[in-house]
Order: sequence, then C-alpha cells, then structure tokens
Amino acid sequence: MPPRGKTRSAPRGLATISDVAKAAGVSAATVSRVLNDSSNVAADKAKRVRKAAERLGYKPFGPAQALRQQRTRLWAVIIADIENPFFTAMVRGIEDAALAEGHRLVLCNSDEDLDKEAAYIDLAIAERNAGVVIAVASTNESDLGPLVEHKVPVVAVDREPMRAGIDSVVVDNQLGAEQATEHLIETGHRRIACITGPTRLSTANERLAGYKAAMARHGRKVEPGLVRRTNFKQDGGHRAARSLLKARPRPDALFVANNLMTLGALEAIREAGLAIPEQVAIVGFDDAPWTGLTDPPLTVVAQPTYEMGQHAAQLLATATEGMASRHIVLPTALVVRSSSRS
Amino acid sequence: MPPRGKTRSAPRGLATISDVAKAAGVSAATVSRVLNDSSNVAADKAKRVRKAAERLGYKPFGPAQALRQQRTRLWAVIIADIENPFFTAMVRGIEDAALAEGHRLVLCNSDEDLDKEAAYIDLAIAERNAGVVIAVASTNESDLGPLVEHKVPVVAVDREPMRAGIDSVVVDNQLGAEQATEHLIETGHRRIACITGPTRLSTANERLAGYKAAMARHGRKVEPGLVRRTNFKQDGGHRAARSLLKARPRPDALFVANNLMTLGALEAIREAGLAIPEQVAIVGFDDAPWTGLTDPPLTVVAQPTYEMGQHAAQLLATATEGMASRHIVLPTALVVRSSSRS
DNA sequence: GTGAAAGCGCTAACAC
DNA sequence: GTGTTAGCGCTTTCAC
Repeated sequence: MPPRGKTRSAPRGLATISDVAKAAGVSAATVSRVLNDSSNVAADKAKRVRKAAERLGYKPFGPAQALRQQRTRLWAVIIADIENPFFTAMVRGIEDAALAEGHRLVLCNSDEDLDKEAAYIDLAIAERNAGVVIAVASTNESDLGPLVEHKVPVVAVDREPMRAGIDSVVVDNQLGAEQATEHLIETGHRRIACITGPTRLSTANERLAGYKAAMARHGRKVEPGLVRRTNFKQDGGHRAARSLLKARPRPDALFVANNLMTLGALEAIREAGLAIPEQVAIVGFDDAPWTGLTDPPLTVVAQPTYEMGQHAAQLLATATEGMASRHIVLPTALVVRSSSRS
Repeated sequence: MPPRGKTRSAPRGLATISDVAKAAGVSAATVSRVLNDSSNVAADKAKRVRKAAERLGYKPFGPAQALRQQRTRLWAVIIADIENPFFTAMVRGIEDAALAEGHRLVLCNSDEDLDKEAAYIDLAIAERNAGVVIAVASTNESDLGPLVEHKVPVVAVDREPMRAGIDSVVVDNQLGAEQATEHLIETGHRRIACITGPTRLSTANERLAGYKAAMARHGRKVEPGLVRRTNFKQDGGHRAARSLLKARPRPDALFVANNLMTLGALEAIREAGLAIPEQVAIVGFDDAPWTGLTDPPLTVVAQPTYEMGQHAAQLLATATEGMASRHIVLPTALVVRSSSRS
C-alpha cells in the first residue's frame, strides 16, 4: 500500500505538487516550471500557481527532488573537532552563506579520525550531497578521491589537502607564525620553544616552518629539544608545555600553534608556578572569546574564521565542472596582549 | 531524458538496488528484504545478496528511501547559538548518539530569532526529518505546534518550552542557581547582584528564581536594582556588569547566569579596576574549557552538557506515537574556584 | 519464500 | 506555452 491514499486535497499530510496543480487548474509540470522559473509560463497562470502554492503552504519535497535530479540541496560539512571554537565560528560563516544560497548543512564531526572521515565522505556520496566542505583529518592521508570521482564539489578549509585540484580556503599560516615568533624575538626572548601539531596536518607544519623561518632570519639556531609535536587539543598542549618547562636551561617563551593547546600550555605554566611573561612568555594561534580574559591576556595570531567559512561557501556555490581550482589565502593578524611582554 | 541511461552495471554512478539484484540473481524486492531483514529470505539467497551488495559497494540511496517511506534518517538540531560552547558540547553528545542509531544531523542555528527558528521548523517538516532536537528561542513564543501536528518527534533541550507533552532534557537550573547564590552568601558577601537572561527563556527565569530563593532563605532582601536582565551573550554581560558596578553602594558579588555573559562581566570588572574576589566576587553558570584559566579562575555551576545531548538523542530514538511525554532533569554541580573566595 | 507491479513527488523530454 | 508521459531508487503490497 502506498504511504498515503489516492491523491486528495485533504490537508492531513503536506500539499504536493499535484495538489497545487489541481487548485490552480494546471498540470503538475506547469507548477514545477513556475516555481523553478525554468521556462516561460503565461503570466496569469503563473500568478494562479503562486497563489495556490502559497495558500496550500506548498514546499517542494526535498527527497523527491533529489531522487529526480540525483542531487540534494544539502552540503556536508566535515570538520575535525566540533568542540573547537575555531571550527564552530567557521561553521557559522558557512551556515549563514549556505542559507542565503538555499542550502542546508549536514554536520559531520570526524574527530580527527581517518575512518570516521572516510565514512562521512562515503555518506556524502551515497546521499548525493550537493557539496562538501572539509577540514581534512590528514593532509597526506585523507582521501578525497571518491568525492572527485563522483563529481561532488569539494572545498577544503583550514587544512590544505595533498590532492591537487581541490578548491581551498586557508590562512597564511607560515607568515602568521613567523610574525608571532619574530614578536617574541623582538621582545627580548632568548630560548623560544614551539609547540605544534602532528605532521599529518599542513597547519601544524606551516606554523612550525614559520617559527623556523623567523628564527633563521634572526640568526637563531633551532634547538630540536625546543620543538614539540602533539595533538591539537588542550591535553596535548598541557603535556608538551609541562615537559618543555622541565628543560634546563628553561625556555623563556612558548609559541603554541593552536588555540586549545594554548589553554593547556597556560595550565602547565600555572602549575609550574612561573610568572607570565616575566619567566615564560606565550603566544598562541587563533583568537577566541576568552583570550582577552585569561591570566594574563593572551597575545595571539588571530584568524578570520567566520570569513573562511563564508569564502568556502561561496566557492562551493560557484563550483563548476572542469573549472580550474581556486585557492584563497586569507591574512592573519598578530594581536599583542600581555602574555608576551610586560 | 532520465538522469542516467537505462539500468546498466557500468560503475559510473553508484550501484542501485537493481544492480545488486541482477548480480545476485534475485529480484530487487528480495534485496530490499535482505538488507532490511524485514521478512524471511532463504539463507543461501541472503548470503548471495549480501556478498553482491558488498562487492558493488551498494549503499541505499537516502532520498529514494525517504520518498517511499515519507521520512528521512535525518535529525534536525535547532540550537540558538552555535558559537556558544555550551550548545556545541551538547551537539557533540547528540551526534555521537545519532551516529550509533544510524541518524545524521542537520544543523540549524536559530540565532535566538523566532522567525529563523520557525523557518527551520517548517523545513524540518517539509523535508520529513525523522526528528527534531530543539533549544527553543523562546519558552513562551516558540511554536512547536507544526511539528506536533505533523507527527515529527521533538525533544526540547536546555530550555523548557511552554507547550505541554513535549519530551525534554534540562538541568535543575533553580537548584544550581540557589547553590551558587548560597555559596556567595556563605563566603560573606553582603550585596549580591544577579545578571540573568531575557524573560522569554526558562533558563533565565529559573536561575533568577534560584537566586531569589537562596536570598530569601537567608533572610536577604532582593533589591530590584541588583537584578539585571540582558541577552545571553558576552556583550550583554559586559553592559550589565558595567552598569551594576557603578551603583553605590557597589555590589560585592555577581551571580551571572550564563557562560558567555560571565566573560563579559569579567571584562567589565577588569575595566573597573576591581580586585576579584576581594572587591567583587563572581560566580558563573556553565563550565567551559577556559573557566579554570581566567584571571582569576572562575567558580561556576557546571552542567552535564554532553550528557544532555546524549539523553536527547536517546529520547528521540525511542519516541513512540501516543506515548506519555518524558522529562529528564539532570543535576548541576558547583565548582568552586578562586573568583568567589580568596 | 519470492517476484511482479505499483507508486511515493518531482522534473525534463517530447509532443502539439 | 502547456499537458502528457516516463522514470529517478526504493519498499511493500499482492499473488502464487
């Protein structure tokens, strides 16, 4: 038995296109044409259709459209950590822009896990999502191949994927890190350590590269012992900073390449009973609502997170088959507060 | 022309159910029966079907299922502020549980706006979403009627909607606020102010009620001038605290009923150059990654946010037509740090 | 136990 | 310009 009985105008369920057609005295095809203005329809009929649709509260049924057209109006947003305010602000930028384009977001939290990410990518394909915005779990290992093969438009954000030909929106991580490090050098710090993320993330590598570049430019040697790699989470930053602060001679400044890590590093410094910035200075990456209110307020490399999301949505909305890939690199800005200088 | 040519096994697009049927030498109906184990199928045939499906990488096409069954596997999550870590942690709880149940989340940010919320509710209905988790924009004005009428299962979280018969997951806001206020009283504060949210939010009202209850129980008069209502955002907390701190005699303690507001209040206290907790103590509502690292570390009423999300998902997954509504009230916990006592 | 057939709501090709 | 028709992929009767 079909889900509902024979077509009828009784308003139990939602109005369908043929309800509207009947009410307007035209065919379903004409209703479709009017509502998608895909072809010329006589003005009076068009008006009747619109009025009927309005009156019946007609909304086209997404799944039916999707079945017919083999694509939905849903964008999958695959991010690595939904609890990181950085991604959250970005998602908000995507959402605002998506809404304007008539798209909705399916939220996918890959949790920095390649398997979970792959599963979400498969789902996006199986469900014929109209596009995917992804902050890859790994620059080298994340496999965007299936998306490309199935012609699902993809935009990479924050983290640059290995694969060529993918639209992307990132910030100039290296320059941002360079400025942060340079700032620490110029404020008179001698032993500057760097805490960054795993090698599989382009952001972690570029920020480390920026740190090294600044050190080199100022004739400083990069001591391997002063560079730590860990996860991009609070606990990682905490562990790395704790271990760094045990080194003798102790580092007198920390450049921490991620917002949550910075929180962890702050904890570690506090636990060690060290004064900031007198004994240890600290500069973080990415601004957040709380950076001005920590003890002391944090100097950070701010990123235009919301705008990254907007740009990503824009790229997705304008993606066209066969078009050359587009890459947007947004600038960062050093926000100096008191964690780096007295 | 149909979207794809005649059915063929060529693997350009995704495998369909009839591809699997052909490969297994059975009918599409049988494939469906096997994959949904909806009816008995001979063991050998079942095995052939499963093997074929596996080999072809077959994934049922969501929209087609949705069209047939008049419902999707998507849950709409309508929250008021995606940039608030409180909601974010909750969403994560929902997501983890949803994944386990085979559901995906469509993220909707109502932005505390009734129109945006209504639009998202309409969309959830039009798209036949399988369920809705909602933190209403207004206890009194948010209209869940359409969802109920169209039999879309709904679970309210965080904020209790007016409408009866809706499953909900909330915390004991009043008790939490009472304990926070009592703590301020017991640590010797005399003029305790309260900054809470707009009257349209049950959480704002209940937390205010808790404040008043504690004051009353200890024989304190509630001075209207020491109660402020504003939005649940950082700027609201900032403005309210700034104005409160100008009062003479000045309040010597602030109970702030929301996490972002607390950040704003902290700013205001800092700008006024007052020592915390000596000149002004402060207790916030809701814990967050940064609460232990502000200057000074914040005493807060912690909420089980992730668990709220999980419970909401559980309720949604087990919602049954005609069932009595279920209400889960989770406890809060006072986390005492140094912003309330030296 | 299993296949054939119908139809969910929609759009695009085709006729006129 | 507009109606008729077919069919997207799937599930669920119905008939055997």
